[in-house]
Amino acid sequence: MDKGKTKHNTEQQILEAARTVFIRKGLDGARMQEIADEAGINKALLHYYFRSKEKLFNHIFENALADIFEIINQSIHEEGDVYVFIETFVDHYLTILKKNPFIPNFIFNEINSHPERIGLFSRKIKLNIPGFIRMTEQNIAQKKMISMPPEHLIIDLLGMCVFPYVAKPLLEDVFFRDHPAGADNFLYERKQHIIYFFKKALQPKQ
Amino acid sequence: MDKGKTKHNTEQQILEAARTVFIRKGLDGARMQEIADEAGINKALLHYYFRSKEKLFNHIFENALADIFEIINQSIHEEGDVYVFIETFVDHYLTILKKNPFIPNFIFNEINSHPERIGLFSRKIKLNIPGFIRMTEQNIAQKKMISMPPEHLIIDLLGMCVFPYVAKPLLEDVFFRDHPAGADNFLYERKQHIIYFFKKALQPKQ
DNA sequence: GTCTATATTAGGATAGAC
DNA sequence: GTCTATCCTAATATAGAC
Repeated sequence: MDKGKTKHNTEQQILEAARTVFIRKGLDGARMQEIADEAGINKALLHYYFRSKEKLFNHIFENALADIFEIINQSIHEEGDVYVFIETFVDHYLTILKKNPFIPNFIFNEINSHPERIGLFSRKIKLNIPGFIRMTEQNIAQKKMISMPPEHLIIDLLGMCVFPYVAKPLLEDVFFRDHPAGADNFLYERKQHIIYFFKKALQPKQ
Repeated sequence: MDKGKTKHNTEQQILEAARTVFIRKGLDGARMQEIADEAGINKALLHYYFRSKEKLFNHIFENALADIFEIINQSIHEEGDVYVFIETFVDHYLTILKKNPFIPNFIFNEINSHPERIGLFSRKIKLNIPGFIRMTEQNIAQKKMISMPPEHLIIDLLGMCVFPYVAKPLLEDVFFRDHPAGADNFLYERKQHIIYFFKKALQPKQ
């Protein structure tokens, strides 16, 4: 086994384990021992690769945020139909949320408890908001949708998609205590609901 | 100074300090020392009144959840117009969110990292979901609104109101970096936006 | 690069004086 | 009821053998 490959593998294992643990427990709740166990290695190795808990955490946080921003940016085409945008956005976003249901809560929690962290990353990772605004304003100008501030629209979309995942344990208790399959069914239906809901809300009055 | 009054005052001070600190930092991030400082008393007194960090935390968490549920329940009248419901609900909910912007994130984070805690409280504090469902179904039957599962509607409402607060530090950075007043202005406009948005989405086709 | 063993500090909790 | 001083464990971090 050559050095480079071994290093790469272990580093990768550590990052995956750290991701799992940090996302579930947050920076404060996570334990280096738990990450080591999850990675199947020794605690000391974590420090060998990443010096400190906080440095390791920063890797995970930055990547999590970059992944989300990337997905959102992929849906944005500056020229195009807003309803097409909404369909692809909701589809893509709900798909990664289904695969990573705890990421939003992880991100929101960390930016609320350590807001100073944001500035650090916002230089490297950017949401393509100008593109989204241009697209929205074009559609408004073409009378394809009613007039509204683009900022509200993107927040509406994000909130409608992400909220059920952030509040999931509460929803499961409140709505689906007696029929546990209900929650998954609900999330499955939700994609069509959201798309329909926005079309209805945005269509110009006839 | 009589015993009872002193006890009551200190206990109250502790609870307020604990609320402030726990809501910002969460269970794992909060420090007993910080709570003591905030309350202007000694660390040992915290244990005298509440035995352990977790017991103190449970008081705070339970009350925070109860307050939110209470506000939501107050808006629900089983007989009534869905549009009136939406207006009062959005109005009340956004008002307490403005006063307590960190509570939603606090609640969501704790229920995600300790889902077992929910069962404990859901016996004492209940959302009046059956009432909401009856109200919605009546309005649908009377053709006042389009047909949809009531569960989606309440999630839509909660998400649209609460999401900007949960994501606030991120929004401020992404949208309002150069004009900091923009975020407050945005949240102020948002009430009318949400009400308009739901009316438009729910109105029966003519 | 990886491990075992250990140092160090932080933080929740208690003892005991007042 | 409130304080100071202290205990004790858990958790990050490092030293050093292999």
